[in-house]
Amino acid sequence: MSEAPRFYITTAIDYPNSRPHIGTAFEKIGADVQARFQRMQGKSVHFQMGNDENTIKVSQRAGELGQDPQAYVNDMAQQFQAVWAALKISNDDFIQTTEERHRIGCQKFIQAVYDAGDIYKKAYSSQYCDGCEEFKTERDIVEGKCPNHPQRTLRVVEEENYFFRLSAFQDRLLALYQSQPDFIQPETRRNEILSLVTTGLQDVSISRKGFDWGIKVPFDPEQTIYVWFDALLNYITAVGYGTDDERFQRIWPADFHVIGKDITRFHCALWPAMLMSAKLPMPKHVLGHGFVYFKGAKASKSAAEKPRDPMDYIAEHGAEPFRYYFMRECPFGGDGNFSEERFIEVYNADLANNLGNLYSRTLTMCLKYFDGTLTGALETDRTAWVAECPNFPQLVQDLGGLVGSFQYNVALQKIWLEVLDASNRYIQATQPFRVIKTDPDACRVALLNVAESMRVLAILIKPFMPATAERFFRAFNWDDVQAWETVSYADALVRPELSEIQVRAQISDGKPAPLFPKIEVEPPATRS
RNA sequence: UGCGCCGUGGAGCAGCGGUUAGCUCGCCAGGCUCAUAACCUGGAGGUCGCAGGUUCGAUUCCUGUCGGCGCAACCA
Repeated sequence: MSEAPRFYITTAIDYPNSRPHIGTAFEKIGADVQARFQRMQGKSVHFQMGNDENTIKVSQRAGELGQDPQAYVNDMAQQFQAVWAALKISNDDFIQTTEERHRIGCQKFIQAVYDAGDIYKKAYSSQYCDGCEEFKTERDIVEGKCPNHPQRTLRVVEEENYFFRLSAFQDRLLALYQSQPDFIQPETRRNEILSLVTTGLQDVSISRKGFDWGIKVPFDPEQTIYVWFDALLNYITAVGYGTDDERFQRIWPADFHVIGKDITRFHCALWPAMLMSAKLPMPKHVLGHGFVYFKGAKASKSAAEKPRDPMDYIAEHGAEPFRYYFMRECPFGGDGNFSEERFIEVYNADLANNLGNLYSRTLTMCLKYFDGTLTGALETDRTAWVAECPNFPQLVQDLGGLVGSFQYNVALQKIWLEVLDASNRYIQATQPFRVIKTDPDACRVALLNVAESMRVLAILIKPFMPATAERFFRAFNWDDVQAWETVSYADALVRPELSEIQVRAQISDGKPAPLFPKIEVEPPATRS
């Protein structure tokens, strides 16, 4: 039996120091779009997310709140997952690094690297800030003081830690980048890593002494595994490394690690080196996405603009516009901006006036003129609308390529410009609202064609706005002959054999409810 | 200081060695009336930060410069 090709995609795991913010949401949405797209293409997708809990700061934070660390991280994990669920993130799994499966895999891994001879013990001496409870590097220190605690004096603390021999992997890493040219994406990130690794790598400290919280080094219980040697491993422990080898063999390696550009070095240099040492296969791609910045607040009443909880926007306008905004406005590989004004502008222009309006006008005409049932669909040429959309098959193929390569903003612009606008132009050209009076048949044919364009749109936007896409699709009875759950991009080209098209959308007072009610910026003109 | 990014019509962004520099919003004029005052057509508006260089030709490549910004080993 032939198995569906596998596709394993991960996001970075997050520190649960505070609630998820808009920037982390950007990463999850971008990965989710890819996961959904790959599922549409028939892949057997595993989409992995999680929280990074074995950090000193987490236990400190719990202490501040007077909570047990485990209870604290469990609660945070619930909160994170609630946000991701509200954003319709379709992850298949969510790992907490305090879970047993992670601890077991982690210890197995570090033991393997130790046995391979790539871990050694070394005395580490550095300035230590009691305020931060952290070692400070030369660069951190300003005028001999910790910038966070200028009143305190730094003291030199010496400690024995384990180090990973990262420096020894320079040649092997460069060979990796050579043999897998698209390992690091996008190009600018690749160039950065290339120069970093070419310049030379230092060994990294991978353990700390004297902390209760965290995973013990198996060959030295006095030491706790520190940050990256713990966090990165979630990508393999989550899929069975150390606990379910059969599953691990099946799913690993990852097709994509989707991460923020600031941590590309850990994923592109440290991580592959770790895997090489443990003799595990390399992931196929690492994608370092850009950041989302908040546009400086305009000199208006809303003075101090600070990152709002993503939940605020989701609750106000729905998850789908939120997803659309980021995917359309922020090139995934580069940086983007968020501002409320821009959000409203994009929402009104693209969603309310275009997408939502097409939905309303089409359904209304079908109901008004034909009672919602258009017969004789098989006899008509339901390709005419494509005349407004030249080279349609090529377009669909291009779109698949764009989405598959994370060029979401380009893909969405193309869909709007070349499919949605074409649909509106088609209505203008055929004027069903006018010919209904003189030639009802011409009107019927025109509406059948618009219904078809809506089906196409539904498929094309499915990875980005799953719920909206489904409403578009189910606005008519396409589901009778084509299962929504299994449509692929290629199905956009296939016009289902359906003899009669019926409106199935929710109707109240003879009208479909607006999909995206326009956001009014101006206060009501006169209030008297 | 090191690394990287940006500077394109009023605003926000695309673009990229070569026909009339695109898109969204805003503005102006017209059309239409099915629709969420929406949709369609047309228009005004840019010497593509500045100065050099490479080239038959640069917004697009190189150098310098001014201005804005991000990152810098454990914050997406």
